[in-house]
Amino acid sequence: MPGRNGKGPAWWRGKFRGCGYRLTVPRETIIEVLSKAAKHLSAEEIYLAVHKVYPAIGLTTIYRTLELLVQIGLVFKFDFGDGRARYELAEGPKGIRQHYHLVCTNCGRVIDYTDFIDEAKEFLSQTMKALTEKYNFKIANHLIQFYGLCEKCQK
Amino acid sequence: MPGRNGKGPAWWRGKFRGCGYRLTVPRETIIEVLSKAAKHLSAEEIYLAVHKVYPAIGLTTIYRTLELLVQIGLVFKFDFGDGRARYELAEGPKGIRQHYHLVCTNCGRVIDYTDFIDEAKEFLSQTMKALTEKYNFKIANHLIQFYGLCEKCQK
DNA sequence: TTGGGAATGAAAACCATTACCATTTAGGAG
DNA sequence: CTCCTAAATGGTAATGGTTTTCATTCCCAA
Ligand SMILES: [Mn+2]
Ligand SMILES: [Mn+2]
Ligand SMILES: [Zn+2]
Ligand SMILES: [Zn+2]
Repeated sequence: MPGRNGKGPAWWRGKFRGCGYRLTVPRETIIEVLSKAAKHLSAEEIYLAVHKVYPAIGLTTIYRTLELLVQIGLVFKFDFGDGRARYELAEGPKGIRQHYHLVCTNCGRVIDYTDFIDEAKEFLSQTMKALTEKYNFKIANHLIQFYGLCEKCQK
Repeated sequence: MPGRNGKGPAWWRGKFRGCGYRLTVPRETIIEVLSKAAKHLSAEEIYLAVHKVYPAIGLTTIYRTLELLVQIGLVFKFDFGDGRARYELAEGPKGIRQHYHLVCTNCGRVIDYTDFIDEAKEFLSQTMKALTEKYNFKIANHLIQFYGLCEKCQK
């Protein structure tokens, strides 16, 4: 666990402190968990993971911290339709990993895909520019998701 | 109110009956309300609107019917981040009105836009084709939303 | 080291949605 | 038209993810 004692990577600390927020063990641990997560954790899953290394953690802090991280832009919050929010680090030590999601409406599986990002960027920049002008709407973020049946669920 | 007594437009009945579902007053009224809705109603808003003309309605029926309508594809269900689902008729008597949404993250306002649909279609058909091939994922639906600040909230 | 506002955590509250179940109803068979 | 039965309904209770409350703890600038 980098950080606490040494200085560790701390790639996110700059942004964090820059916003005037305090560095705390819970926050650090939550980000730690998110950065190691395979995928799309729910608040409770994050709670359980953090709890293993920091048993004093409270579920409330998980929610509060996630909200904060989403605010800052360090974390994305998704709704894949299973009744609970899912969270994912927006960027890692290696920078932003731009991707979108395929959601299976039958089994709930979520596939990340990074293909065709160029096409998306092209489409998005065009559209966003036009929308901004026409509606005077300041776009900060966007969401693209495809729903359907995964390989297994088609049979 | 078309339907019940006369035959009215009943543009949706075909699809409805075709699926083996019964025609009932609650269902009819709910669709009626949706078709007249200015925009993006929540379950409770639909309940209140239906209640005015059909006081015997139960909230449970609202939810069940909406689920059904979403299933059939007559209604779209959205999550604009305000903690409750929002519903919108997928097609009206005049056919499908393809559009996307701009969501203000400050005041919650949702703007429908129908512009640049051609660009979206172009991008989508390309992307969907490629994704289908690569991941063998059968895409049935998609979601595109832009988040940011509306005109009023930028100041 | 210290003061004070920020952050935390346990428990209770919130609230949109769902489950249950007794009652009603649509609509096809006769 | 009348019956019959599975489908549909609606009131109520339950669920469960998320928020609120508030007393306690902690970060960190001075
Ligand atoms: Mn992802
Ligand atoms: Mn709309
Ligand atoms: Zn699947
Ligand atoms: Zn706004």
